[in-house]
Amino acid sequence: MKSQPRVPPRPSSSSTFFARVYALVRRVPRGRVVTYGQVARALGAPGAARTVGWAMHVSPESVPWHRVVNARGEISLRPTTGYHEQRARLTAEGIRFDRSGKIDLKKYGWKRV
DNA sequence: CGAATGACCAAGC
DNA sequence: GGCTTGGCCATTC
Repeated sequence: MKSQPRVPPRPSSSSTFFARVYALVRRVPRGRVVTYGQVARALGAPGAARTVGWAMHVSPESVPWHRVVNARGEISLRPTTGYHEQRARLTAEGIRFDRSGKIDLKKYGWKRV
């Protein structure tokens, strides 16, 4: 066993920023997506996109984490982490991917943030 | 408190 | 269009 890189942070202890991230992501309607940076800005932290990503990493099941993609409209996850699942969920909601595996944010991006 | 981590972002080549 | 570099921010040990 190798030493664990870092113990995954628990959302329970961080009920400030993470909680807001979850609250916002829960508002994202089905069939729509938002970007990490978009969420960060909506919360008043323009540069906290990475933190939002971390929040998603430990998000509870009640949060539609799959509706959060990167600024390019791509799934930020790696095939080994859950890319597969996210893409499947989004497809199930009617979102289409182009040949490069990108989503048209102009079309599916959630404008209300 | 210093150092490390992460599902990011924008700018350059 | 794809790879590299630097910067940002919140949280954890």
